Amino acid sequence: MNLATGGKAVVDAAGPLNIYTIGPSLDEPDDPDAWRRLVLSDVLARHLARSGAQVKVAVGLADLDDRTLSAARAANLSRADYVAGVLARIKARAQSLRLLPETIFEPASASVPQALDICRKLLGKGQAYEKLRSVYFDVRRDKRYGNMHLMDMDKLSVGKTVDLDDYVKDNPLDFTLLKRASLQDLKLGDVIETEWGNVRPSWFVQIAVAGLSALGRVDVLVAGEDHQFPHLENLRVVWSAAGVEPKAWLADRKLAREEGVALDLDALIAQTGNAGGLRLWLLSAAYRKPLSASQQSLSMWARNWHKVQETACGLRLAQGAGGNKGKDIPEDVAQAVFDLKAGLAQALEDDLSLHRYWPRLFTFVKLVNGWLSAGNFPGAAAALCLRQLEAADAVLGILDLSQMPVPGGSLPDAVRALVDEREAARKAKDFAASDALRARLAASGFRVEDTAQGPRVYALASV
RNA sequence: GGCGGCAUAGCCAAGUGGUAAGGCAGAGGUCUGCAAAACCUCCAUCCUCCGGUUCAAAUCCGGAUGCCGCCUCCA
Repeated sequence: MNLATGGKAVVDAAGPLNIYTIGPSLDEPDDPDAWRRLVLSDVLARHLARSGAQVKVAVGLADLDDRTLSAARAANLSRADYVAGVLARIKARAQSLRLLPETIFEPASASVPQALDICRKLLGKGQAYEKLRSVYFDVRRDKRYGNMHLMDMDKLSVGKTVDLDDYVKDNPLDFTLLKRASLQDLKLGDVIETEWGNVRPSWFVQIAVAGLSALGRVDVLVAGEDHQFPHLENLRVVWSAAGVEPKAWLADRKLAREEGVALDLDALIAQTGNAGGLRLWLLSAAYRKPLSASQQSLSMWARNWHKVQETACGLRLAQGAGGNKGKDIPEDVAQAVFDLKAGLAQALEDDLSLHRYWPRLFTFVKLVNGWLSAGNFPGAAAALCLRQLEAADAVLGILDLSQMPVPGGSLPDAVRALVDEREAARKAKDFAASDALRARLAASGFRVEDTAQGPRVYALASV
């Protein structure tokens, strides 16, 4: 696993492990860059949990910052009402994107007293100072500040583009802990009364404290490219005051946007087909490289998703169907299953490099499709392949298990009768009748596809 | 202007010294009532450009060009 401090971090999966991700800004809850990050940390959490760790995952949401306030005001809502709405929306989205249900979404407003405590502590230690009713962190009081290899502090040209006279900070690198409230904040009641006056906690304090409040301790932080500096340094410093030192810091890259491609999440889901397709696409490239959001790239991953899903469907039917005499697994099947399993483990363990797993998956899919279409695939072998695919999916969460074909034996009698009738019509080359029966099946909520191994029946997604 | 990152086929993308994975698109074939798939074959003498190191470089070094991020709001 890569560490933002330059090297690799080895995370011990033996004990409890807390993963914290910086969530979307509340004025832009559908930000696809944020969701790429959330899906990545979800996969990390699933993987570590399967490796035996006791994993807790939380997503930090800054709901007291200027962006949230101005979004609420633009929507003509109180801050609390606006936040409640957005939070509900984010949670619904998380569910539809199959984030682990135990993922905690932690708004900063839930832990204001802790935020103030940390500020008092920093002031008490002399690491922070008050000026004109705002509280700032003094970066010169932290020897390690700037050591994260994110930015060479000596080369930072401080004040190059800033008129230093506009700052009340002692040093331009110092960052705000508590910001004095504006008159408008005061009027709308979006302030916190403290010994320093009416203030609001800064983004850094909000995110830092939300993490502590949700998890108690942060072991792995998943951030975005544009959080790298100074956000990560600032979080580190605040956490350090609370005695918390994350072991690993990850930062993923943003989407590579293309002219004319809509990047709101719903449009992306439509283009990648469904939630599983979106997850697959979000995970398709190395997280430390930009993810191409071009039309071609999206449709490519939609097709790739479909291919994997189809293979899972084929296996589902083949595992029960005929040819299951003998428990012998052909050697090439055992090898393919082993390769798939090893490929995933290797990819996950080496810096979550799933981009190196996809070729293995496609190889597996192609092999399986070959066996499947040859028609003499032993049921036990199909079952083994399917089990491995499902094991992989427990980490990846890309397959749509609700869209699996229904084995003939499990269909309602009436539906099965229609399917049989349609097969008879097809045999008799009465295609008009066959198409009519397909329409009747659709009306009963089923979709039929013909394959060399007989008709494949799916339950249509319930609307 | 400063700092950092990236540059591989029409597109996406692996590959950090030993002679270019994989996918999408495309071409041809098999299968096919329709629909949807699937299977087989082909598709980069070359990795942005220029110079250097080496027996050997897409991979290392120097330079050029282009793109992205940060250094400015949020903070």
